[in-house]
Amino acid sequence: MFSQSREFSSPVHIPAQSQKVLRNHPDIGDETRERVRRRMKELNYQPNLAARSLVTGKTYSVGFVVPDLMHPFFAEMAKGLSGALREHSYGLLIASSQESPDNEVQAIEQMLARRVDAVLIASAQSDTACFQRISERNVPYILVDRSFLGHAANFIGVDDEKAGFIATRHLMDRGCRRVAHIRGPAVSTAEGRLAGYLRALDGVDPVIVREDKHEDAASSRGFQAMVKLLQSDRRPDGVFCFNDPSAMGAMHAILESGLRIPEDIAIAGCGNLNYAPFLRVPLTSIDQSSLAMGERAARMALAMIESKKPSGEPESVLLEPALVERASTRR
Amino acid sequence: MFSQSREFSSPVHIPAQSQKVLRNHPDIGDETRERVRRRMKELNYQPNLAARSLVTGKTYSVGFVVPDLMHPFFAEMAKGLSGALREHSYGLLIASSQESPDNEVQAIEQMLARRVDAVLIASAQSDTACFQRISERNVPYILVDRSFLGHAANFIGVDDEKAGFIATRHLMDRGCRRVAHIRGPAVSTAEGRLAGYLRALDGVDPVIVREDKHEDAASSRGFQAMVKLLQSDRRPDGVFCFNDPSAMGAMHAILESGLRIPEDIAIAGCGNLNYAPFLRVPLTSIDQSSLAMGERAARMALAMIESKKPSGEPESVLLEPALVERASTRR
DNA sequence: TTGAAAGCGGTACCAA
DNA sequence: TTGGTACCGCTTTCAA
Repeated sequence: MFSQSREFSSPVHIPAQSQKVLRNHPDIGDETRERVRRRMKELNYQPNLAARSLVTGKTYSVGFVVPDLMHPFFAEMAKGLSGALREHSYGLLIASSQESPDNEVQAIEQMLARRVDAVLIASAQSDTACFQRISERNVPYILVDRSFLGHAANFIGVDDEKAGFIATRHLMDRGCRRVAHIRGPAVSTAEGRLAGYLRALDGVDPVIVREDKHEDAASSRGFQAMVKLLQSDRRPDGVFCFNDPSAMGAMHAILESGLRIPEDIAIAGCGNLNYAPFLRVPLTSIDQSSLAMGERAARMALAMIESKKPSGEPESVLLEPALVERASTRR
Repeated sequence: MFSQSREFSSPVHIPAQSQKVLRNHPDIGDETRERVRRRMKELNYQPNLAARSLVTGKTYSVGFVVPDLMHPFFAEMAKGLSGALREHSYGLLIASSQESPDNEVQAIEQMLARRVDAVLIASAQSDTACFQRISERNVPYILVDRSFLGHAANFIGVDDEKAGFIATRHLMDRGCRRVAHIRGPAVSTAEGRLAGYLRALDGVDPVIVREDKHEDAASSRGFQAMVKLLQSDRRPDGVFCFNDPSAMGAMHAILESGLRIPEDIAIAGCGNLNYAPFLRVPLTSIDQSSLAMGERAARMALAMIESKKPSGEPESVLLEPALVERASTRR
């Protein structure tokens, strides 16, 4: 029994007997159980998870490393994760790496030192070396959103190729004869959307622009890329932008030049920001169901933790992208 | 010395001597230090933080409970926190309560069970009972963004009264003769902005609308509130909305009714969403410097953890709101 | 069904 | 400067 004489926060000796009650162990008499329960309330007792971790080897927490928490996609995923994990009494450790590979490595190391039961990573790395370190430590990890060619790992994300295809095809269906693409940085999502764009073009001459002054926000990069497109001799009449912020920048450039959206140039983005309907021209975009991805990722992580399988076949989950049409392509 | 024969991940016996090296204890010979360092690298050794926590009583982590991670304000704060904490090798546990007081209490309990060294809370509670439980456990906590009247606690937030004052006064300076206010739910931020609005009015008849169908998003609540305002006999020519999403909804209602912004009705929001410049009419808003708030909150939390002061005078930090003028009030 | 005892991986203290 | 030892609070095992 807890010793009444001590302060709650100071060392309280709790015999094994009482501990069984905490964990609903079957070998306990009803009367004893009740007595212990009451005492727990009285003392406001809460088991020390660190001590439990030490012996079980589990921390009941998962880590989530993102390039930028401000990005609504990651924020929403985190929200989904948080909800799903809370239901299972798992904790969520988050680190925002600011798109810096160094910060990311440091964050991952910290997660490992904290012995999280699993790590989810939307990576800003250019190579896969640091994932090696995770698997060496036998910690299950899941790549999220961004994958790496030739690196077999558990992955959960959106079918970016399909997203690019759908968006581009949509522009063509709306009568665009010359669809350009403002592409993103060298990560798998941008590559996938580019590939989908090319497939949808089906042989027609592609027009691809890239603005990689990395210091700028995506929106201003989209702006600059669009300015280039407007200056070219054969102006496009439709543009698929690799994400919504770049689409916002592009729209800004178009409207500023006196052209109309979608009459002169139609625009489609990707990501379906929740503010997309309120933009200067409501933006057609590809929805990535980030909340669902968060929940899905949580389920996958929990399954990996439970199953304890050391390194079975890496699982890959691709969610279906869905087009949401708005005024920017409605013509 | 670490015993070479064992697997890294399996129990490795580490004598006290070697541990001193890890913690840069002074009582160590150079040669020994070097030898141990090398061996650490070889074994890829990482101290078990759970074990350390058990004896030190510290977890080197802080918890952050927010009503909604998707809200850019909280996302950005979290980002600021994450960066500042990473520099000090502290971990960040995040829980998104979805504005549900029950979820929030559960999240706080979990944080306490995990023995975080401090808790930051942007609370969705209507009363302060659950904070009581935190201080009973002697865990320092900081209220963030939202405070509670009559509840003395460490607090860090924006001077909401001033924000409301500045925004309203700005509308009046731009020639609005009848400034209305679309107010938010019964939390301190909304109350403060309302108070500032009233002070700026300086006796002029206030027009206050509220739409509290809680199930809807803030933007659609703003829309509904604006519809009411448009139907009234004396239509306002300026509206201060308690946050940016509600301002977006209000703008939508105005434009849909065929009126112009800002010529017929000027709009000011609060929060300065990073997408504010790209809205249908770029939105004048009050900036809350959420990133700085995150960093500031991290500093405050670390200071409280270090200082170990049990319950000195609660500290209250109020950041200055700053108006960012855009087209929605430029006339 | 109950309670005692060992040990998880660290830290802190003390004697050599 | 070094290494041995007693815990931290919990889980697990085993004998009563």
